[in-house]
Amino acid sequence: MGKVTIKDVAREAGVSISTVSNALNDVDVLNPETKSHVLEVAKRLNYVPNLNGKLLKSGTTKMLGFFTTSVAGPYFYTLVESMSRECDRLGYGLNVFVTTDKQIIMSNILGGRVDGVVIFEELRIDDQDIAAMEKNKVKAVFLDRVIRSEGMGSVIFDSYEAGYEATRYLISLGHRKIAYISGVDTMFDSVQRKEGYLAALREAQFPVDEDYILQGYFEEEGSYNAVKSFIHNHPGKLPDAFLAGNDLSAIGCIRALKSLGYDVPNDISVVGFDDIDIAQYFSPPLTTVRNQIARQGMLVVNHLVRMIQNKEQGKVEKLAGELIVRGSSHIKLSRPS
Amino acid sequence: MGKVTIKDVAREAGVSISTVSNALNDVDVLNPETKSHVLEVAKRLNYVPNLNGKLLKSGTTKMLGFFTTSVAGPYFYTLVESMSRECDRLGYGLNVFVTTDKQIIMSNILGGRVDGVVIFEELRIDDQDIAAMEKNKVKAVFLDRVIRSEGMGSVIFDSYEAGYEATRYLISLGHRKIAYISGVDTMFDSVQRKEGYLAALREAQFPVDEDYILQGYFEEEGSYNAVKSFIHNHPGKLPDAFLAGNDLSAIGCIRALKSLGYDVPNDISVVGFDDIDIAQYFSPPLTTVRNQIARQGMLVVNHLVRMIQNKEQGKVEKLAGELIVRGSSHIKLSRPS
DNA sequence: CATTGTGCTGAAAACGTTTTTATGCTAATT
DNA sequence: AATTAGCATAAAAACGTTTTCAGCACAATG
Repeated sequence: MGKVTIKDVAREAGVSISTVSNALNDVDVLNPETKSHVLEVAKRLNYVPNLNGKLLKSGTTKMLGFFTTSVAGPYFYTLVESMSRECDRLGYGLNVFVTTDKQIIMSNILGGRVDGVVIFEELRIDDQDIAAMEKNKVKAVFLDRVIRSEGMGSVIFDSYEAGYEATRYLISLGHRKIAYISGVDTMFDSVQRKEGYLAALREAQFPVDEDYILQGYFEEEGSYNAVKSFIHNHPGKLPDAFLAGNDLSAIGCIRALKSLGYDVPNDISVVGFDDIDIAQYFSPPLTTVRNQIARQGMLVVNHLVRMIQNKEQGKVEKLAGELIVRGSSHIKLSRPS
Repeated sequence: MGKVTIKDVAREAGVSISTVSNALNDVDVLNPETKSHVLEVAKRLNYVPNLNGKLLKSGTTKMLGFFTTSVAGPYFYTLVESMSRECDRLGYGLNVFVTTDKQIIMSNILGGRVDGVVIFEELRIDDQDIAAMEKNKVKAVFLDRVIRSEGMGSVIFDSYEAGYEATRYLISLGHRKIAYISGVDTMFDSVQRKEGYLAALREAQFPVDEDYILQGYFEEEGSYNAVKSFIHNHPGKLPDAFLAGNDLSAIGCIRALKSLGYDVPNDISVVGFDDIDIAQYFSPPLTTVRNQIARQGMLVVNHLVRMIQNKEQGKVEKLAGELIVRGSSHIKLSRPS
């Protein structure tokens, strides 16, 4: 009553195991009668090939791995959803590993359990790991991180451009004192958005005041606290607008402003990034730069599969954001004095 | 420059492959010097064991599989997040398969790539599949679906109880004409909620009017349309309250009511299920029955691992919901006539 | 009639591990 | 001195497949 193997099928059908294998894998060399007989027996015995044996021999898994620290939140699920859809379309399975354990990550990446991997940048895979991956000829595509290696590709959201455009938009509304609520400084996205913001300020020849750069850690709570304490500690430096590192930060920011009696957008404009699904339900609905997450997921899988199948080289693909104007931003009114 | 195998390490270190294996797996039988020498060589060669070979032999993977049709939305990501956290804690990896391809599903479940599986009920695994799983002694836990088989367990949200409690709550507010917006009739949850609703009505000795049961398909759009056309087609049968099959349906319902000029909750109360994160941000904030998703994820993994490690039998674990009262429900006021 | 080709099937090797068993050596026991 | 015990290592079997190659029967060719 243990697992039924190819041997059992062979014995039961009165043929050799190679014949069974050929029948199951549609190798066109068998007598049709033999083949159908074998298939019939296999079905009757409820035979399912053991994948480990299969893979060990063939070396290919038709599986892609996605390694990430988390799947929580709209960004991730949209990404995973679109990646798996594209995988399905291309005849691959998607395998999501949610872990921070470096050991597990590397042994799965290098251990030959998947044909290629997608790696989310926050997993800080270091140069040594990358060297090991190169040595083993692992096909990899990084999300939001640029790797200079021919075996590896990247698909990144152009956060610099997004930060730049969002800031220019706020300037076009007449705002001058624009504060930035930063995310996590070790993350590529966060840094790039800030750089874009700074570039737009410089271009408009506005002074850059370091005080106007707050730390919100990409979280609602962090942003809420940062805004409150900033306004408390810097009376007379009230900004015209806040550019928040992501939508959650924007929500935290708006809540803080409301709690202090300010009106968004009439007193102060707030703009976020990502366009998570809460954005449109929030009150006021959020103006934000949409990150085309689904498209990113599709591209990343597509690129990886091309690398695997056509031996294509890895390259860097950039994705532009899209400004979605909603209710949280408003043209600057001169205050009734 | 191909992959480096245990043989390469053995040759390089001048020992046999069994010695290498023993050194790597901490089998306490080797001369410490030999062991450290082997480890040193392995490290130098960047050796990583091939998982397929390893699994083929040992038969255990320390991996759990989660099979689902989708990971989109707050329900799923909360679930996956909590499952992977619990897996980490117990020394397992979690492997998420997002697919609807029955072939892929069954070959992965039965193919020995994971030690146990969690199956989301919407994948309609039929009796034949289950028989095959039983035959192969697959350890499985189903989410929101009850399987009567000793090898398999279930962790379910007690939707019947939730439907019952929510309805009683609405009755306690003074509502009499309570409509139900049904989900998908093939889903266990959906049916159970409706049964609970009906039971509460019967208990209160209210007449059950089939007209009051709409089809919203668990979607915002579906619910929106259902409510609009119901009110249009049944003048004079305006309900006091709507019990929606899930929060998205509740949101669709409220939008429909608003668009027709009704006020929620003053004219009509609306209650949903799940407490997705949008619920508290919506206006009005949703009264809903919270599904303790994170706890469900934890329990399901825990149960599965106990089944694997302690040969425990599968059983059915029920999780109670929790009524969260917010702004979308209100005590019934007699209309000014 | 002897050779060559063809169509089908079986035997055996291979994939990379772990695990069981065998071997050679030294030290301890009789 | 001969057996035994114990230790460290090597050899070989096993896991479940796929794939390569050999073999056999029979038909086709010269």
